[in-house]
Amino acid sequence: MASPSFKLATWNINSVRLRIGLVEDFLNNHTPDVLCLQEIKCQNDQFPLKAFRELGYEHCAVHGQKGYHGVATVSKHPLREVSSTDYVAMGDTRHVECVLDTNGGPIRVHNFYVPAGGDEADPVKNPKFDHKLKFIDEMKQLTSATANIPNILVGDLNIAPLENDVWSHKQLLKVVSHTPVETAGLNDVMAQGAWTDLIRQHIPPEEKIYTWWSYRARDWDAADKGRRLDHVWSAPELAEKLTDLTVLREARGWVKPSDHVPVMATFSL
DNA sequence: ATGACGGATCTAATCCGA
Repeated sequence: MASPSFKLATWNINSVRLRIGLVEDFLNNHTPDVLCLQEIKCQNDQFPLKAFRELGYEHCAVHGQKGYHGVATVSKHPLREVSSTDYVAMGDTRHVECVLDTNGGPIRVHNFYVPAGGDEADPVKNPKFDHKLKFIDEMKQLTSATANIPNILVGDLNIAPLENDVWSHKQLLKVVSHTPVETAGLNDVMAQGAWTDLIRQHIPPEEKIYTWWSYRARDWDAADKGRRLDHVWSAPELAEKLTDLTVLREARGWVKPSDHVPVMATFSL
């Protein structure tokens, strides 16, 4: 009997209401089992449930708020144990988790939107950077296996940890998202929780790979000054079962795009 | 020039993203 296939996608959509058409096209063309969205920028009752239901994504864990932030996990399969953790007790909406019962057994999926951290990389002068560092610190408690269920952690972590996760390591060392205190913090989260970085398992660290390009560039594709801010991590036993991983760069060139592109991971369970 | 764009908000200019 063939092993069941499981496909997960993550995408910072930068307003799910504005870009629901792009989301529908994406789901029709790539048919993941689960899609984790960040920056939905709407309240729970404004989330376009109907559009997802009509495409077969009948199970939605939505944790939104007015105007900013917000995460949602939509699935073809039932979701249970849905909960959110209020990291750094800010009362904002940056995490939602759930357990999916796949044909290959249960998987817990954490969906994160880590704070961007503002402009200045100094926690004393810049409260947003302080918030980001505290958020990362609290993530160190999270382990990749809970209650014998393997975990997946995805989302916009707003940190590009490796040299080839940014267009210029030297020029970005003092820029929030690639400073040593952030990259070391993220590496600690990964090491302490026994997480495997699936993008870098699939694409060697010698190769540049980005998931975000600024809106401000005149020509994002030609300049190609991107960063790898979006991540897919898993427990080691799931990492062994990864069969494919795609960073959908072309999505940055769609009409009225998000500044982030989807990342997809496929497993043979 | 990294790079001045683009989203939401009590529609106008302000906050936020990274």
